[in-house]
Amino acid sequence: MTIRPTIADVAREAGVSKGLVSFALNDRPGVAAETRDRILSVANALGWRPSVRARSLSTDRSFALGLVIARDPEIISSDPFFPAFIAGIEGALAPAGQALVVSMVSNEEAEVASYRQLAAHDRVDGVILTDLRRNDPRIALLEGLRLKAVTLGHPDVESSFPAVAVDDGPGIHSAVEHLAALGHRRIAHVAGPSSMLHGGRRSQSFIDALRALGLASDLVVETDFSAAGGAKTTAALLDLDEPPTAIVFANDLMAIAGLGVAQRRGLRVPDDLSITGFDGSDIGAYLYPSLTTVTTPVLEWGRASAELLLRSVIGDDDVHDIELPAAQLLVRMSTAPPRTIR
Amino acid sequence: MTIRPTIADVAREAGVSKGLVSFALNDRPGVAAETRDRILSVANALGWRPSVRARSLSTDRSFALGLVIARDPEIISSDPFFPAFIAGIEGALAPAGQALVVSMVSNEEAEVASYRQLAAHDRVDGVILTDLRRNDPRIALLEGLRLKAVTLGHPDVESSFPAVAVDDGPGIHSAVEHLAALGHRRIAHVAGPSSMLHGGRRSQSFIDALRALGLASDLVVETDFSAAGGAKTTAALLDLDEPPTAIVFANDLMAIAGLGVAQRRGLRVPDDLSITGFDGSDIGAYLYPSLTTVTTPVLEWGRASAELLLRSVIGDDDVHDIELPAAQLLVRMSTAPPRTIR
DNA sequence: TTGTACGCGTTATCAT
DNA sequence: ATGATAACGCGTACAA
Repeated sequence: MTIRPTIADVAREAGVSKGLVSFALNDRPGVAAETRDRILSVANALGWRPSVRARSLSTDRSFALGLVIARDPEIISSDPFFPAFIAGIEGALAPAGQALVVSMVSNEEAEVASYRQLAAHDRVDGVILTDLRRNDPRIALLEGLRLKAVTLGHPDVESSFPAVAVDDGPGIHSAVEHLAALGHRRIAHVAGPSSMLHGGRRSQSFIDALRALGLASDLVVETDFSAAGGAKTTAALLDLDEPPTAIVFANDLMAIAGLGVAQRRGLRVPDDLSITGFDGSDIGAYLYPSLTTVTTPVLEWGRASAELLLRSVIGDDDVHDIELPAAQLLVRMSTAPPRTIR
Repeated sequence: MTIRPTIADVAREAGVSKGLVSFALNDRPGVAAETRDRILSVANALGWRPSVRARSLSTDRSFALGLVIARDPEIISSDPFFPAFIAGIEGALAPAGQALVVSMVSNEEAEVASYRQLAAHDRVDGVILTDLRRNDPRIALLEGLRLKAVTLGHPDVESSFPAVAVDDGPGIHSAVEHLAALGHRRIAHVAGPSSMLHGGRRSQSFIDALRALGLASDLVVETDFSAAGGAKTTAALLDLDEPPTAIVFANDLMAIAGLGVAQRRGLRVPDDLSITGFDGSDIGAYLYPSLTTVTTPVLEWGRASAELLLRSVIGDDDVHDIELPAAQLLVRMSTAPPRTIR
């Protein structure tokens, strides 16, 4: 039963004052080199570690970052983004001695309550804002709460927070060009909600890409990123008098559900229908046919976000937006020339 | 710019001492009812909230629980368990004003380091121990670290921690009986690692179920719960001189990969091969064919674990093991009579 | 370099 | 029984 040594123990043992110990341990000037060494060796010998709690109280910092995940309970288990993203965050936090506080909620009301709670309880120094929405109220909320933050992507409202962005555009463009090169002319898009910035951005990229190729872009259907939504929307597209020969889905989950719908109808993918996803989930590689998709550097996104937020928290001047490598097309087996030109 | 009121402000305003305010706010005896009311109304009027940081320092509690997730980077994104489990935990923690600290690591070394870090930094009062292993060293580690804990399932070593268990057995039994009732006689099992308790338990249940039916149980192959492992193992089974007509997978991820392998070989599921999974992931419902699987009450598991751990942390006497409703078979479309008897 | 006040609740000790 | 006082936990900051 060894009681944990405090800074006072170190001071006594080294024959100096508490304050000087603090200076020595934080590498601050004003300590004679010799004294500093003595203090450090005593601290080491005693096995002294700073108390995060005491430091929190006196420095008004939590040494932790927060992540509030708002997801429909139905999607939450199948979303490949957050586990990888959290792993990325961890890569930046653990070496820095910081912790990650995670909150998972299922609706916007609970989401706001969660941010308020994190702030009221001083749980975190800053939060990572994901799934940016149009006119996102959370930005003003967080500013009001005096939390630091970084946003994943650039918000469409005035924001005092730095952004870490990955451009979806090139990936969607590549997907469309890939399909067009295979001979597809009637290409549909199953989009995420336009109320979400990345949902809207992906469908805009889709439309731009089609226009650039001189193709019609009337087959854009919006739904909610869920498997159920993807299935329903795919069914509706296939019910059209002139159904598409290829569908670009805004995420893998909807693409997988769409694949199931097509197969259930006896269509062969990719022969009768080509399909592309978005996310680059591993599971897509094991489906039959394996899913052509667009990959994003999720792990790196998490790491970079956490690092930037950490710098922002300590008041680093060098805090500015970061642009990560863009999303990239990963061609697998769910795309092929349309039946008509085979 | 309103500065947050402290307990001293309340005391001054109410004309009493700091200590008495604390007693009143914590519902402790020794405060006149009248005085108590006055103090509470002043606190209320001032909008006073206790500082978690100060409380942490003086009570030696963190008011937070920890969850260390150790997963191969490749599986991490496709595992449906943790997002739902965390959502369940959240359901118990948020109302109690507690936070959840999550750490995600990719190997055992980092896992141990993570627990040590949580303890050394006093980040959490207790942790939820998932994925119990044979002779799990983490139990002794946590006891040594003086962290409270609950285990998911019953460990095979001496443990001072309460357990929250879900019996996998009935689900596996039902799956086997379901397949046998359909006419299958040659049923294989793609198991998780036997070094993991639930991996071993599921395969033992599988063997027991087959024996009870008087069927041979020689087709048990162990792999690692990953899609890659599931695919490889399925391929090996299908390569046998006398391949199985049905495969019971120990989780959905492997089942989905196995489904892909079968289909890639031109086998039709369920006509040529029946497949069952384990987890009850939503995505399984959208595949073609939809996946017959075994569901576990994951959300409830998270909630119950967090509640129990919280009680353990505050020293509640009423802390004992909890048995949740057992896993249940969910029949969908990936199982059918074998071709031989159609 | 040192001494000491400070941050903010909790709790043990004392006085009435 | 009711309330006040002061020590405590542990670093940090600032005057001396």
